[in-house]
Amino acid sequence: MTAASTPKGERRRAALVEAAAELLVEGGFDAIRHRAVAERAGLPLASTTYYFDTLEDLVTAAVDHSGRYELARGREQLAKISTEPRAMDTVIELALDQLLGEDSTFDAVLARYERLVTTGRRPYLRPVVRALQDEFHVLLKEIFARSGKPIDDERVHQLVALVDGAVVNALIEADPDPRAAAHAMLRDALT
Amino acid sequence: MTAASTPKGERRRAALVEAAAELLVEGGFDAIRHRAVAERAGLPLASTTYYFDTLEDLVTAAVDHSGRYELARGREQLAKISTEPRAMDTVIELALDQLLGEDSTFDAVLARYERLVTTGRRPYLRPVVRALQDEFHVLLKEIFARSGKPIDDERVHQLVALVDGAVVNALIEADPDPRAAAHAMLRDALT
Amino acid sequence: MTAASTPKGERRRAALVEAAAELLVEGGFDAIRHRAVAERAGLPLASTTYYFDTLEDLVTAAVDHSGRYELARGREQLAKISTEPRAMDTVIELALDQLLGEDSTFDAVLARYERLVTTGRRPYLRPVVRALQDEFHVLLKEIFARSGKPIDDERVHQLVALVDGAVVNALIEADPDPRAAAHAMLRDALT
Amino acid sequence: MTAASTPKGERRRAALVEAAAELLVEGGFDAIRHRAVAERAGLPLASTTYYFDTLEDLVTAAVDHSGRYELARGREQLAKISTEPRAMDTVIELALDQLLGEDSTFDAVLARYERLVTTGRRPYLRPVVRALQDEFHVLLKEIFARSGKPIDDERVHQLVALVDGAVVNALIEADPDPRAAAHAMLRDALT
DNA sequence: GATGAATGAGACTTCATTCAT
DNA sequence: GATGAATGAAGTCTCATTCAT
Repeated sequence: MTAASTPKGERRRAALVEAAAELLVEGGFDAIRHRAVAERAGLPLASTTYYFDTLEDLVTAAVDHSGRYELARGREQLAKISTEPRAMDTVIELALDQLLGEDSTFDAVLARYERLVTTGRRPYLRPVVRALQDEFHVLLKEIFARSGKPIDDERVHQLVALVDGAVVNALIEADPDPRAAAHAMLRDALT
Repeated sequence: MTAASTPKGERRRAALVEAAAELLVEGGFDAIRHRAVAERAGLPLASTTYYFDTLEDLVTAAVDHSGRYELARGREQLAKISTEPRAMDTVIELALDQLLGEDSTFDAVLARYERLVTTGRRPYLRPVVRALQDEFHVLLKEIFARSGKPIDDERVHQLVALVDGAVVNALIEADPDPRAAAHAMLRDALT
Repeated sequence: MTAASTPKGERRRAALVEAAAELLVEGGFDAIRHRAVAERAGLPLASTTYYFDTLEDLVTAAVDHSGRYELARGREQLAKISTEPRAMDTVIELALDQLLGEDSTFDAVLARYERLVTTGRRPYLRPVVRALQDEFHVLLKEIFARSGKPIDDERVHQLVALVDGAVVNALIEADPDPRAAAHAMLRDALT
Repeated sequence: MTAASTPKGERRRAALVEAAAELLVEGGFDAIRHRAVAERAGLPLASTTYYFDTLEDLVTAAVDHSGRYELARGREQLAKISTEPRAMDTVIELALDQLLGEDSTFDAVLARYERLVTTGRRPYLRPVVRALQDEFHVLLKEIFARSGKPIDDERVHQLVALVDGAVVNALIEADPDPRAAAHAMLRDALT
């Protein structure tokens, strides 16, 4: 039984991951440092290397954790809505809840796209991020299906691309509002 | 008279910027370090802070430089083509030459999108990146105009979003081919 | 005719000294740096080493300049007062105007004592600081003489020591008021 | 458990403080540099920041350490002397042993006064230096009491001021002998 | 199992001074 | 005479990782 498989070990490991995930959103990938994570988690510095062999392992866990958390929130939201025809603007909002998060904080949205782009430099993240992305697509498809506007996989990819493209371009605006940009883009495409 | 106003000073300054720009493409923003830039440029370490007050200044110059270089290459390419109707696949290739670069190396494409996303954490890059982005849009519009398929600004934004979205999603694939993904996405949208 | 002996040279040299003297009061000896002096004087960096071979030369000039300036102000004040018997408290105030400056800003007072103490580590300042100190003693003696309370050289030394001792001990208080401390000390000794 | 709570940690921490204190006496506050302290202590450079978060912390510890050491030596000396009437010159020597140190090396005396004056620019030293100063005053009072010449607190302050004033003025002499100057000053005041 | 202690490598930046023009 | 250009040396501090206990 390794450290991380004891109840206490699991708990501490989770605390570290959660701390790292918070730092990820707040400060980007560079903000995940051993010291910072340990302090945020209220655990000894050495526990970070004890539970995660390298910083990359910790980063990976943090990415996975935030993604899973976002997905869980997305599923909760999905569970709350009925199956019925909806006005397009409503569907779009539901879709963006899935793709950008219900609150769509700037930092949170940014973190989602940093996740994608940084994977280009950190191949070790690929499996995790790919898996997450697939699940988001499933959820998005489901939103449209439940709203009386079923779409096929190809269309899913297209709409995701539109949202992602709109968002990354919005990131550089003086007063960035990625969600609004994505909304406008989707409306144009869907009406 | 600033440090770089003499011919020699200009040359050294340019060498540093070029070195930084290379590192940017090869290793991302984190690769721009005083030491690394100086070594690559074959100049003393202190020259980096002599020509650029802070590392941010150097990063900004590097981003601007790579962007301007890409734009220049885009304009060259544009200058070489005639105005005549073209098949859609050809237009798409020309468009991607503009948006991703003629060669579309993985690193080079990646760097273009890191540029966008990192601006979310580095507001000081905003003015530079925004200006670049605007010019790319102009070039893209021109490509379509010269190919007998004129498009309005709204459509430009939409096509750019599609490309950008396709690319950032392609970045996480096992064997990433962002250009191919973008091509497919554009073809779907344009035919 | 050297640079510093031309009218323009004299002017620039003086500007540098004045700038250095200001920095001395504001930030102590460590604040006298080539860059800082040049910027404050609005002159090119290299002018600092052009007019002063080493930083020590510039520091010496700055110390001399501030001291001379303080003496000049002391003499002005002396010139304004009549010769007549005065109440002890009044005499003390006049004496402190001489020894600490009429305004007795904390920084200004501090600088006077940094000047003394730092000379222990910077022998090159000795001649300048000694000369200044002698003149202050003369002025102090004069104050007493003109107030109907003549004192001999030994007494001058004693009173100066009392003031200096009171001041350096006041420097470490939570809310330092060196002048008040010196006043109290002198009153005790003189009544 | 802080870095220095183990016996070995304590020892290394102490070695650094001692090294810093030595440098302080030899070269003044500017001589306390990470590199210099580490080398003198025979420890790696990074140990300085491991045991002391900032250089200010190390400086503070060095000041406290030298002061405490001086006090301890003063108390030792005090413990060695009997309670009996003494000639004034003897009392003065004992007093100066307390205020300037038994050996009264120029550097050591200088360091005591740099400590006072530099506190004006380094408020973070205030608590430490004030506490030290208070204890020196207590010791001084005790010396006089044990020599059959008891003095009150006010007189303590006055005598301290006289000594301090005499010393800082002696610091600028060509061939400085602060202790002799202080002795003369005290004798004048006490006889 | 868990962690305090430790450190080599390297980060950004400052600065006094030199020198060619 | 005057100064822009340049740089070696050094400064403070951070960090991922290792290891003995």
